[in-house]
Amino acid sequence: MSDRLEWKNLRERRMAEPGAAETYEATRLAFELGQEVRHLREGHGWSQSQLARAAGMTQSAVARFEAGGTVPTLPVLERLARALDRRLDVRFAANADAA
Amino acid sequence: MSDRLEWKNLRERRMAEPGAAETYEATRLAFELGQEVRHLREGHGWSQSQLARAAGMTQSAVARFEAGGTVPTLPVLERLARALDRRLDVRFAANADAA
DNA sequence: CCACCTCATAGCGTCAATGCTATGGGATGA
DNA sequence: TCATCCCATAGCATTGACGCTATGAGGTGG
Repeated sequence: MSDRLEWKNLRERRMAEPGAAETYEATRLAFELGQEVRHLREGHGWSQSQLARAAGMTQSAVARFEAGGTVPTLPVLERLARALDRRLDVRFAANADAA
Repeated sequence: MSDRLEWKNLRERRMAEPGAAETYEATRLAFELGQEVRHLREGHGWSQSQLARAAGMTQSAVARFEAGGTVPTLPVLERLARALDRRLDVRFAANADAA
């Protein structure tokens, strides 16, 4: 169980890469979005397959995304938002000290 | 001037494609983000080259993005946000009737 | 024990975004 | 007129996200 190419490992490796604060942030953002979608999906009482169908993708794609296996693209986020009856909101917020 | 592969044409073509409401939305979102970045950049009094350097990319990439030539990825948005001293904010907002 | 559902992953082909270099045109100033 | 700066595009290679199929492990119910 050393170098299995699991998504989680991929993610952790990516976040551990040096000098790439943006990549780190993007990966973290992807992870958080994945969790949010999972919560929303469970809130609807849907299985990954059902959400997949509603969003025009496959169950494996949903699983990959929820696990934070890849950094999603805007079109995908848009489709998921629609399927979950949400509105995708992307913007450059003022940097109030920020974390 | 019929089939030149300009970004603007690409974008319009993409937005005109049938049956792809999500793609349409994503393309529109990309366009709006591009404009926002342009405003922020001008607010800083920076040239595309300066912003490019600050965000770790090239002037051509900035121009392409500002023109809405492509649907940007989260890592790129993240880098631009940092360079412009902003915080990238992505989330699934409640669909209050929405447009 | 078997059938079935849910979720996690692997593997692979395709496509599009990104990164880069190089132009070209429009201003502007020496 | 020439040197410069800014922005728009082209063209090309690389890379990573996505889509799909298939499999495997864990539950659950008959």
